[in-house]
Amino acid sequence: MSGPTVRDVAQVAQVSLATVDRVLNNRGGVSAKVVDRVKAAVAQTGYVRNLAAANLSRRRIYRFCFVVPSVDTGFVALLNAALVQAQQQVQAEQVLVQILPTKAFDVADQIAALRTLDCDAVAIMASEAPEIHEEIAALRASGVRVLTLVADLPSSRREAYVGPDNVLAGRTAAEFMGRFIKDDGRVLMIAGSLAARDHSERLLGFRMVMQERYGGCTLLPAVEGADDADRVEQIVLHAAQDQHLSGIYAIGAGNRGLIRALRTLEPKPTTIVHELTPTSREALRNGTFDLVLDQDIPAAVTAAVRIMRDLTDSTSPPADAGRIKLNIYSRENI
Amino acid sequence: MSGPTVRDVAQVAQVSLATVDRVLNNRGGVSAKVVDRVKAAVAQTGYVRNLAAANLSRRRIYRFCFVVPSVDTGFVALLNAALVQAQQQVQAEQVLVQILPTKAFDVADQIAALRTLDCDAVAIMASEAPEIHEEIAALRASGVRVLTLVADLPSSRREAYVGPDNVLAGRTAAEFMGRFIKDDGRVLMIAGSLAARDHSERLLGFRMVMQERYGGCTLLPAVEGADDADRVEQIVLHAAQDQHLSGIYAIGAGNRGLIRALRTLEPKPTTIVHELTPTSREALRNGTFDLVLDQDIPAAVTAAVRIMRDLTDSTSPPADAGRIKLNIYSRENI
DNA sequence: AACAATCTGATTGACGTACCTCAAAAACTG
DNA sequence: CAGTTTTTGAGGTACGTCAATCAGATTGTT
Repeated sequence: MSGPTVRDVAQVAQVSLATVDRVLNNRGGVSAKVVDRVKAAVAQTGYVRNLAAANLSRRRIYRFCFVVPSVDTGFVALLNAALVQAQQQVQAEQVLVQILPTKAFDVADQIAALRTLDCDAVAIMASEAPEIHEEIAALRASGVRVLTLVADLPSSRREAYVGPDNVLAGRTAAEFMGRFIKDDGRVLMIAGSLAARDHSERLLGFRMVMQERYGGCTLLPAVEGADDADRVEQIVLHAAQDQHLSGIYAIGAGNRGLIRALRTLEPKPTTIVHELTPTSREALRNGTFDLVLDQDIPAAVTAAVRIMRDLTDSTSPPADAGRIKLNIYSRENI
Repeated sequence: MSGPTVRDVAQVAQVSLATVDRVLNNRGGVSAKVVDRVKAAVAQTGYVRNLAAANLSRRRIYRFCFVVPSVDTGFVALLNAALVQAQQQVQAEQVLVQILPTKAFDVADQIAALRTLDCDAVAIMASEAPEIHEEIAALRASGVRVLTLVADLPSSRREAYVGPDNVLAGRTAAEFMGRFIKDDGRVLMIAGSLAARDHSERLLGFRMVMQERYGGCTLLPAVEGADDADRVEQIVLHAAQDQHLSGIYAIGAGNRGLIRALRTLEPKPTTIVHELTPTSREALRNGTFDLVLDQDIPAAVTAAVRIMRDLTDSTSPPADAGRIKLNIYSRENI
C-alpha cells in the first residue's frame, strides 16, 4: 500500500540495507558499481525518502532567528505578525523560530544582537554598514547560515536574499503612474532614506521607466522622508504649494502624513505607495491612494524559513526561492 | 533538547501514557477531571504533537485526485504543470496525487471519470450540469471529500471551492480599464461562454464598476468566443470594423486570435485579458496587451491539496483557504 | 600466499506517536 | 456487599529512517 521503502530498494539492488543507507546518505565506502546499482534501484522503484521518518530519526531541531528592527510602522507590525504565525506553524515540524528585535538604525545594537545568536541560521533585516558585513562574515565562519530579509546586503557574505526585486518594483510603479496620469505634469518621489538600498533601487527603476516611456512628466528631485509622517506631510505640502502635482510615488513609510497632506490638495495627485498596511488599505479604499505595491510579507517569511532549512541541510535552495512576488492592489482587489 | 513529548505530559498530569493518548486523540473513556488535568499539562509543558512521528506512526496515505479537462489552452497546460509539480512535492509526505483528464464540455465523460475514482478527496474542474451535481452527491455519500477548482459549483454538495473571486476579478479589470482609457469610447467584452459561471461572474463585476465609475465608456454587449482563437479574432474584427474600439476585456481563452486581430487595429485598444500564459506574457511584453489578470495556479493547487488534507483529517480548513489571490501583471512585472 | 585496505552484510537501538490488548483499579448499581 | 460498569495503567508492536557496530567478504599489493 505504502510507497517503496529502503527495503525495497535494497532488494531490487541486491544489496543490504546498510549499503543502501550508505549510498542514500553518501557516507562513502561503496564501490562505484554498487552505487550505480542502488541509484538505478531507486529510480526503478520510485523510492522517495519518507521525510517524516527521516526527520524523526535524525531528531534534528532547526533553530532559526530573525533579526528585525523594532520601529512603529505598519510594515514592521505586519512582519512581526507574520513571524509569530510562522513560529506556530513550523513548531510541529521541529523548527524553532526566534524573533530578535533591534533598535532601528542603531548599528551597535544590531551588532550586539548578532553576537548573542545561538542558532543554525539567521535572517537579518539591517541597514548597510561595514560592521554589519564583518559580523555576517563572523557568523558564517562559525557555521551559521545567513540571509538578508527585505533589504539586501549584496556585497556581504550573506548566502541568500529574501525580498522583492526593488528595481522591478520601481519600474512597475512607474508603468502604472504613467498610465494613470492623464495630464503630463510634475511627479514627486519620496523615499525613506536614499541610503537604504531598497529605496534607492525603487527610485532607480521608477526613474528609468518614467524617462523611457512617459517623458511628458517632469520628475522632481527625490526627497527623503525618513519614514516619518510629519516630515512626509511637510514635503508634500511644500512641493505642491507653487505648482500642481500630478503624481506622488511614496517609497517608504510615513503614509499617514501623506494622507493628511493629500486632503488639502485639489485636484488630488495620482498616488502610488508601498506596503499594504491598515492605513494604506483604508486610503486605497476611499480613493486617496490609487495603487499600493506590496511585498507579500507572510510569503517572504515562509520563503525565508524554507531557505534556512535548505541551507542548514546543505541542499542548495532553488535560485529564485528568495524572490518575493510584488502584489498590486487597486481599490477593487483588496 | 527536543520539545516535550507525550511522556512529559503524562508525568506532569500524573497519568499513564495510555490516558494521555486517549485524551489527545479523543478516544473517550476518560473522566472529565482527568481530561482537564491532561489538557492543563499539555498547556503547561507546551506540548505540540510531533507531526513527523504522528504521520509515520499512522502510516496514513492521502490519495487525492484532480479531475481536469484536457483542452489545448495555455491555462490547462499550466494547470497540468502545476499538478505534476505538486505531485512530486508532496509525495515525500505520503500524499499521492492523481490527475484525471476528461474531455472538455463532455459531461458523460466527466461522469465516467468520477465513477472510476478511488481516493480520499477529489478536486473537480467541471462545467455546470445536473448530472455532475448528482455525481458529487454520490461521491460525498460514499465518503469522498469533494471540492471544486477554478470554476465553482456553489449549489452542489461540494465542500470547498478553490479559485479566485471572479466578481472581484471583473471589478478589478474594470478599474484598470477605466483608468487606462484616455478617450471615453466603446469597450468590447469577450467571454468564453456565458454559461460558464466564472466567466459570467467576471462580466458581472466588470459591468458593475464600469457603470458605477467609468460611465463615459460605452459597453458593447458581451460576446461568446468559445475559447477559440479564430472565433475571437472574427469577433474583434467585426466589432471594430465600423467604429473605433477603446478597450477590450477578454475573459476566456483564445488569446492568440485576439493578438492577430489587434495587429490590424490602429490605434490599439486598451486590452485586458486573463491568465498569464506564454502567449499572453509575450503580448504583454511587446505592448499588445496592457494588463493580464492571473490566478496563481500553483498557489491554487497547493491550496487545494492543503484543503483536501484538512477535509480528510476532518479538521475544517480556514474559511478563506480557497480564495486564490488575483495577480496583476503589467509589462514591467512579469 | 600473506597481508592490508577496502567494501559489504547483518543486526541493533533509537526517534515520538498511534493503536491495540489485557488486567487492575475505581466508581457506581441495586 | 456482591456485581457491574467505567476508568485507568502497563506494556507491546509498528511506522521508515538514521546511525553505529562488528564481522565477513572482496579486492589489491608485495
